[in-house]
Amino acid sequence: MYERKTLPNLNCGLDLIGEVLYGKWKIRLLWFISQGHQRPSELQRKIPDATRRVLNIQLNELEDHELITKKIYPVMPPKVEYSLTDFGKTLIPVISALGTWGDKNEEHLRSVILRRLEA
Amino acid sequence: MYERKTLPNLNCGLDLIGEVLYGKWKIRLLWFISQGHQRPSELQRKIPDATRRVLNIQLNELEDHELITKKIYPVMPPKVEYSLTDFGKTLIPVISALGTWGDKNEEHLRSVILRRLEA
DNA sequence: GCAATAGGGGATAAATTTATCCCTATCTGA
DNA sequence: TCAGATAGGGATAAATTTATCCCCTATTGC
Repeated sequence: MYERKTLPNLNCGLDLIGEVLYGKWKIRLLWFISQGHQRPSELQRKIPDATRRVLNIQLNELEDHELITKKIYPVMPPKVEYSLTDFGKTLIPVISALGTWGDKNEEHLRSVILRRLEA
Repeated sequence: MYERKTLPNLNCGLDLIGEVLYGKWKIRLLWFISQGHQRPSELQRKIPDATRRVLNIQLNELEDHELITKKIYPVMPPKVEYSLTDFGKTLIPVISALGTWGDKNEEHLRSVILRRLEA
């Protein structure tokens, strides 16, 4: 595994939340889990642009940060279900606010983002 | 400048907001600007862990994404002031929600983050 | 003249994050 | 028996982001 060479900043609330939410797919993972998509293969289908590998890594981090828990059913073929912890649940309204803002401003955002990419 | 080799996902609101907020210091920049710290050197003092270079780059991105505007006063020594656009202002409550959640859960967050770092 | 302040950016190195590729295991259905 | 579903991870490459270093403008104060 990759080992950090520099310590993260943990000064304020923004640093702290950043530390657990940074990661390309983490917010979406939390969101889809909150929507009832609990199994890894379901999440993978919901987020087809991510590779399975990265989803696993980010799920592990979310688990380490106690935002989700993992239940492994000892059956074959394997069955695993992720759920939000109570702590993780408190984050959903915040994520929802992010998504709502993005949706509300979709057109404008799309245009400024694309303009910058093409420039 | 670095040129992207892959296109970002712009499917949903979460993708869109992510595209304009990702960047180690962007949220803090928006926050401090909203608090009245408008000049580059002030922002640098508020965020001493970032190098001046990165702050400039991220400020430019925020400007391209129309979240902030830049006023250059033609005086010497130079004077520059950043302000939130009306669009940028709509983001402040969302950022505030992030910070509040982080502050409220500070102890728990600090402990799980540090635990993972040391493991 | 030199240092400090103010603001900015090119070139490059280092750090970090994502993606790719490949391998493990077992069961079901064609 | 081979394909596909299910879940997971090591090793490594590629992409991306941050950091470092150095250079520029011009003014004020020592």
